[in-house]
Amino acid sequence: MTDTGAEKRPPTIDDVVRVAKAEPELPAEDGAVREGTAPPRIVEIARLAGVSPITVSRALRQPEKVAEAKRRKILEIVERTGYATNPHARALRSGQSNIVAAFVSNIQSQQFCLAVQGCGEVLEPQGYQLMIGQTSYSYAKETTMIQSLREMRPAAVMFTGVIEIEENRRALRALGIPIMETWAYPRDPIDMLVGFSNIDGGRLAAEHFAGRGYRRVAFIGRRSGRGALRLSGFREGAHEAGLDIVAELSVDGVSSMVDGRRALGDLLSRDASVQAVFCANDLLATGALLEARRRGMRLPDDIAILGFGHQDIADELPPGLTTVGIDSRDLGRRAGQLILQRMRSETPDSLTQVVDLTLAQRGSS
Amino acid sequence: MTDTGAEKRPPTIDDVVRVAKAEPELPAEDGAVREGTAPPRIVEIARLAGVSPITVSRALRQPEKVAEAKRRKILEIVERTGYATNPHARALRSGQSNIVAAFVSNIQSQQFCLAVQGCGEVLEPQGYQLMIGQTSYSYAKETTMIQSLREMRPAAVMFTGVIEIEENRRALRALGIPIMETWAYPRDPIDMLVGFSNIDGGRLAAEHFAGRGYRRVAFIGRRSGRGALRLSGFREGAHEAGLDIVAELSVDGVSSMVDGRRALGDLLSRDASVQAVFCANDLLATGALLEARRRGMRLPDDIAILGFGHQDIADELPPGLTTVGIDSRDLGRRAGQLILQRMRSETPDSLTQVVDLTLAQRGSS
DNA sequence: TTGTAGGCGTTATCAA
DNA sequence: TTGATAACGCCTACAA
Repeated sequence: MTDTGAEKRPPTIDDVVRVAKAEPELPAEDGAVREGTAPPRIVEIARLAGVSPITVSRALRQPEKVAEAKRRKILEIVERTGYATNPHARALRSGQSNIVAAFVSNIQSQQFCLAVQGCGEVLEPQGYQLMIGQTSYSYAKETTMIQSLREMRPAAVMFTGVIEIEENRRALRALGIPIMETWAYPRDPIDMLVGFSNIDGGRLAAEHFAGRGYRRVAFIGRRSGRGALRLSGFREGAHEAGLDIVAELSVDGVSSMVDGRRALGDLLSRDASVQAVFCANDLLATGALLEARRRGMRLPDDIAILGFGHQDIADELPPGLTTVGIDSRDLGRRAGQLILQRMRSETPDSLTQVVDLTLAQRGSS
Repeated sequence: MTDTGAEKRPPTIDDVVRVAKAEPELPAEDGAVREGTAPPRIVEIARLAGVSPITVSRALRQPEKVAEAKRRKILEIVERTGYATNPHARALRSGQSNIVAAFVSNIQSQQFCLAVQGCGEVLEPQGYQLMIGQTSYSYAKETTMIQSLREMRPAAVMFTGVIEIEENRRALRALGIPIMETWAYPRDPIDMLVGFSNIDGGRLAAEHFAGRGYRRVAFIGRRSGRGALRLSGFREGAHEAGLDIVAELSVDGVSSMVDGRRALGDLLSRDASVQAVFCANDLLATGALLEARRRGMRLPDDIAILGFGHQDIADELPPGLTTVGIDSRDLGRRAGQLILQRMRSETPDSLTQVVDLTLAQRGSS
């Protein structure tokens, strides 16, 4: 990649500290941005190789169409000069950008970040760049971002979620690019889907509670989106198993551990006889778990808590949080693979994949 | 924004569940991407408004240079048709893209995400898009990403960190665009800096321990980058206060709670007399705290733990983790503001800002 | 205040 | 297998 074999030893503590000893000095104020030398253009490469620009273009994009010797020479020069295609010119002429937009509901969520990472692992080696945006669980923000996609003209779009508002669904379809939805299992995805049934997740929670012998159960979570689906499944499962849902506590907006704490407090003050609580995400569950322990309750004897998401911390907090969830990174990788096929105009076997829900049994239930 | 006043009521649980009842059905396989109608071009807007394309361009970019009546008419048509400038054409012609690249060491880190969010809050309303990349604390990955910037040609670049490798620093300077470094306080930032002294942070930790009367102290953290600086300051502070550093445990690679657990175990088996531990980040500190509690130790009496980062969870885990840190979102906002000024070729008062380190005293020390 | 001419760098198309 | 030509959509420079 580089033109010299220059050493590139990572700095060790001694280097770092030697440089940084002077930390508190203010840096010189002349640090104006220096104009870089203009990067080489395709014509320059063509000139050096003694071919026409289009041949250089082909050598990079369809190497099999260029004679062996020329191709080698061209690639060597590209390497040496550090030539890189101007993506704007390329996108303008070919109508193909190498940007894939990924929208997460909340960038602070480990689950969503893992999925995006997984997707990036697949796409980036193929020359695509992920651009990450955050919808903050806000339908208004979602609408704004989708509108801004018209300007961005990405090669594909992925969401850690499904789009519920019909107007936004139409807008996305109109982009004419691959659209990936995830994290749920709607009957009519816009285009592609790697998802799972949140309803089944809720049902699994209820079945787990029933299997462990709890009868008086409760729900804490959002009343819209995926929270609503998990609640719905939980209701069904509870009904079938003869469980008694003593309370459904609504937490709206982006939830935090504090919400989980507060919700558990509310719940206990309403009905102290509750035996088991299903929290629609791990952040709420973690808060509830901490609150229960703060009150000196023993888990799972005094109260059982079940989360959703397989978040790292769930395993670390004593006595360990039982959670329902999926392998988010794997979901992201699969999504990336489908998107890739679609961008290459290959035909995936199926535009829809389902990932498995699993229950990780720990000490809290 | 939209051409109709169509209702856009967010779905409630009933809508959601009604749609999703059919979840387990496989979606129809015909979901091919439909070609969208081509978006309008500037010539189309110009035709509708009875002006030339350049006037439309000006009405959007330099409205004051277009006569009131024409401007209003043009903007009305733009609104109605949903016209959006093709960013590639614009970038190609003007040499200015609206993408700002932001690199975080680890996308899972709450601190870095907050900073990026803060930065986005400032830049996005001005029409810039943040593109997020992850360096994974790897110098090799950092080098690769910096090279890929040549192709991406963003309007500016921001890092949640400073660039230590001279070759990368040169490559960044050569881009000729605003570069923002953060999270440290080098004497010679590449261009702009919103930082703080990690050495001071380490010193603050030592001083805090001294003030609380602990004498036998230890360090857990990375030996490179910021970890090294925090250790360096911690050593200095400990030396000045007459503390005894009984151990310095190295955790390399991306750290996790499990590393913190293990490191505390190692530490205690080496020297059980240690009174206080400074962990170079909150993830390690959280792991150490949990491990201490798992072993039945009382905090801070049996052992005091101090973290770095002001991460949310630090406040939630009993007895509360004392941490040194900064306001990350604020750092991000300031960085965004400087970047914005620089992109507009305004002259900021200073290319360098320092944010304050604070110590949040909780129960763990 | 508005418009004309031309080019940013690349690749599609067609021809050789 | 290679090249000539033109065009992608917009904006800078200059002219009116």
